[in-house]
Amino acid sequence: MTTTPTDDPAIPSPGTPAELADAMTRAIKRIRRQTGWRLEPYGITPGQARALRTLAHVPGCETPDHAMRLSDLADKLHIAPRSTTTVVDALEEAGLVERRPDPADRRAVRILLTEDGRAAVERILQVRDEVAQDYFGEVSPEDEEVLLRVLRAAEARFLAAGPPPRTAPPGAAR
Amino acid sequence: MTTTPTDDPAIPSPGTPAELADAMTRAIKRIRRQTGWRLEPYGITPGQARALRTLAHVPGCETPDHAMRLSDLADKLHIAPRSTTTVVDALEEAGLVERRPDPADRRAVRILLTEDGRAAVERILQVRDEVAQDYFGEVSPEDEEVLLRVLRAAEARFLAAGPPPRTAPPGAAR
DNA sequence: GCAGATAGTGAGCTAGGCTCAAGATATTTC
DNA sequence: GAAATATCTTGAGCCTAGCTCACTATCTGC
Repeated sequence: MTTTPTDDPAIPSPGTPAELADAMTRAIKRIRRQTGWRLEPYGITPGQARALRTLAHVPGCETPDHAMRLSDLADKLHIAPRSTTTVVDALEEAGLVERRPDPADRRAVRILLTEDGRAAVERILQVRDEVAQDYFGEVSPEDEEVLLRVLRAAEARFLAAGPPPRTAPPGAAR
Repeated sequence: MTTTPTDDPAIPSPGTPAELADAMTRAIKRIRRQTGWRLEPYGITPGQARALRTLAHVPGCETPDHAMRLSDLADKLHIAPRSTTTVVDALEEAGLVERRPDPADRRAVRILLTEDGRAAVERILQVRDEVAQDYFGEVSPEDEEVLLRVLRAAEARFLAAGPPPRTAPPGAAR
């Protein structure tokens, strides 16, 4: 964790979509690093922050009837159920979350946010806002709107393109 | 690696810098995943791709006088020198890179790209371009210019802010 | 009421990071 | 010019965050 603030394996190809992707990658990398650092004092790891945000995202997340199941969380986090067990173990250990039997399915377990868990989510969101503000705060509202519009459109197009094409024929493509 | 193309732990706060950061995070996540998948058939891991790009970035990267030292690479990659050794081991094993003694300092080692290594870099850049094109290809040149301008400005401001403030007083900030 | 699917977890693995210490070489200092 | 100190790489060993496979408990369809 001793890093100089310089980094960029940027390759010259200005003005292309690729440069756009590179620039965004650098921005996000810095933002994530900052966020991680600022959450460290609270003992919240990035993985835990992701999980907590995801849990908090569901409406009745304090009631055993509406809170997420472990497997739902796994889906949302894009990690295997078994890995989710470990994440939840840590959160439970830290008292941020509580396992409760699903009233309707005794195999399943619901992950409820505790009081402390909700407080943690607050901090997480606050840190996220602070860091984003630090990074993008000076961006004019008009520019911001352009960015959001473009990102949303790209995302929508990408999702509409259906399941991602996993591989390309090794015989070069152009 | 069996993922549905849905994901977003997005929390409602539309139009704020935070949402911008979230949207970018999602975009970059997708782009990285895609890139990883498309490089898999060539046996190139994301970490190796980063290292190769970084190595290729330096002008005389085929000559023992100008190619990077291992420790330079470590700095650029933001990883410990010891970890870099491992990365270079793998690249050398794959024949993409060659260790050579530094002519001027016999403690040091220079990392030269081999012929195959340069070819790999070509593929990496091509895949990067393809993926970025897939994702941002439909973006109008004007919009693209705005994005690049904003990202560059934000980055510059951020870097100018000096060494990143590692911690915040746990007594809340607002 | 039983056959087969599904939810969570124990056991054990891997990739990609880390630190610490050692060996070889450079550099500085007297 | 010899000694002390600093720097470069790497061996040994550890940690985290993922993974799969197998198992138990439960649910569902027939």
